[in-house]
Amino acid sequence: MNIQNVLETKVKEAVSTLFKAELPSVEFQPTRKDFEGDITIVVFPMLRVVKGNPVQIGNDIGAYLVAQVEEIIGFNVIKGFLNLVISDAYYLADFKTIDANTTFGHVAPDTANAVMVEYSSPNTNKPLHLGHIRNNLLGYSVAEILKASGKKVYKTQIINDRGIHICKSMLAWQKFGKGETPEGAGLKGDKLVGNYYVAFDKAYKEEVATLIANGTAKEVAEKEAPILVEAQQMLLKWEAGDEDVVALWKTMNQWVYAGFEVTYKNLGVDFDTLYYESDTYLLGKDVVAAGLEKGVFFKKEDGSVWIDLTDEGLDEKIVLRSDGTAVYMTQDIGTAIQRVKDHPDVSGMVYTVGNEQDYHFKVLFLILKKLGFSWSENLFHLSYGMVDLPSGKMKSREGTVVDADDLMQDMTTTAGEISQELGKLEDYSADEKQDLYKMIGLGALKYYILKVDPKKRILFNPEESVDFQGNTGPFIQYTYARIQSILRKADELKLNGFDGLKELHAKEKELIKQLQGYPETIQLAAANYSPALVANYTYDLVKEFNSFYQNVSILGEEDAAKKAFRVQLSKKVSDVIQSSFKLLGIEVPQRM
RNA sequence: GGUGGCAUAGCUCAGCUGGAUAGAGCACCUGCCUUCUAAGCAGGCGGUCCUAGGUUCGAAUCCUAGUGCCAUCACCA
Repeated sequence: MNIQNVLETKVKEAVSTLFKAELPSVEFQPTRKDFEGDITIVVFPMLRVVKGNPVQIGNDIGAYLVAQVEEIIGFNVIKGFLNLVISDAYYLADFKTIDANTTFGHVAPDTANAVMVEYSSPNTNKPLHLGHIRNNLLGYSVAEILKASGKKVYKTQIINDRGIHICKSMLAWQKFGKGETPEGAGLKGDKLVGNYYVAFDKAYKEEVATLIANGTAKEVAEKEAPILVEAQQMLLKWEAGDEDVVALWKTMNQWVYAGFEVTYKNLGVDFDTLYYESDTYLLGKDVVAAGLEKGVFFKKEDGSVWIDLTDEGLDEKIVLRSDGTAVYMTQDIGTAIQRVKDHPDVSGMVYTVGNEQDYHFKVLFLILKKLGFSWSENLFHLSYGMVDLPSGKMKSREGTVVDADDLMQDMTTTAGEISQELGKLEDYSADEKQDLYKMIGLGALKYYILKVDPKKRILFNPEESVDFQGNTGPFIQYTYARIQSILRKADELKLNGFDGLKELHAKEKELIKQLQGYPETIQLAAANYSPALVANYTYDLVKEFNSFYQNVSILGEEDAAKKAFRVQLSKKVSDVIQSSFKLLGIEVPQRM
């Protein structure tokens, strides 16, 4: 029983009885802290159907509600705002309901309709960096939030394991590598391969410079540099299935996968199903052929195939080259269809890809819609802003990237330094400490990134370390740890229940109100694909708890029922912290 | 140039379908550890919500125009 639903009915009833008017809807908002009351009804919108003085109308409705609704025990009207005071009994009863619900906030999954969430999808020619971290955290968290909101979810990624960029790393390794291996070099496989990608670029630039110095035009030099031509030939060999090239490709990709595996594990993300571009890059051509017959696409004189999207305010877009080879769009069409074939219960997909590809996905979704797939109605591009450095964009080839592994390590180290300064964990073993530092460091990093609206660009300054105080992951983890400390002590006290409790402290009431908002927050976050809403909700909850904690004695309370209630309230708060942080992929510690 | 996104305190960000005096954190300044963990709490300072119009009883929020930053508009990925 939701009090707001009851009130909505009763307010409409009041307006009907008192003013003989039909109210289409009632506008609620939480009462501001400066005024007395718990829920506020805005009177202004009613003036459309009820003529009169808003204050008088508010007073009449308030009196009606107090008389008719047991939970309403008082009211006041300020300007056009009707502030209702709700009884402690209601909040206590509602807390009991919430407390008894072990999956509070979560909705059981609708197994008939699944949604596939794609994220990460890296190229296999270089290590993951901070940009990938944002992508991974967002995709993972949105997947978890969708699950909690009642969706069946498949997490997936498409590994971009083929193409010219991969051949560049391979060729550079062949030329300069002298048989170097990750084991031999003591390097993570992705790092090693990334080094050769950089080496290729260096050699390429040198060749271009030499050509230009010898009188070749810049455009020509950039196209004809021997090492680039060689890489292109290697790609052709790969496509033709050349044994040596394919063997090298497999070897180097394995190195990269092993490296990624470590990074993903440290980041705490996972996938249910994987796609490889090398398997899917030929998909889509037959769909284009079929779409051509249906008239969705048209063919130009040179044989290339296009779609005309000018009616939608977009341009014409190519889907097949004149030589019959696929472009990225073709692959994406084919891959989407393949995914539904592989997972017939999928009725929607989420693509976690940076906002530089907004146009691409707009077109892709339109094409799939025009091709008539039912699930094309439920495609969403989880578009996010770039992570930039004070110096500008991160560029792998120029080495101006913040490496994912390094960053996680730095965060862990910083967490360790702060923790040691505070010196609260002297009895922890070295391993326990290390696990905790990692938990806190990653908590700081993940929260820092996820609390920001995905649409917004993030400016990351490596010089200024991510905060550990205020609106941060560690602050929330700390609150959780504090509650665990109380619960450990409370265990020994053998507390009884709090059935006899009649009254609430103002801070307790605020906490219950905050808890009540959790289910709605999950739904809202799912509808908006926004972990930031979960992060901000958790912060508000924790802030409220800390105020309670520092103003009200819990274990020191004499009244047994009050004490038991406060312990239980604290426990539920910590449960929700743990639950919401899980949606963000952040762990919570027993102590810190 | 066309299209899309963003613009709120010195800095980093909240602000739900339009509602009361626009909120947090960091930084700066005051208090609070013989009491459940001070990574905390209580308080202070700090705002032309990019600009100009419009809609409305009411606009940071919606509409229009403009400014700034970013992205995108390839038989590239």
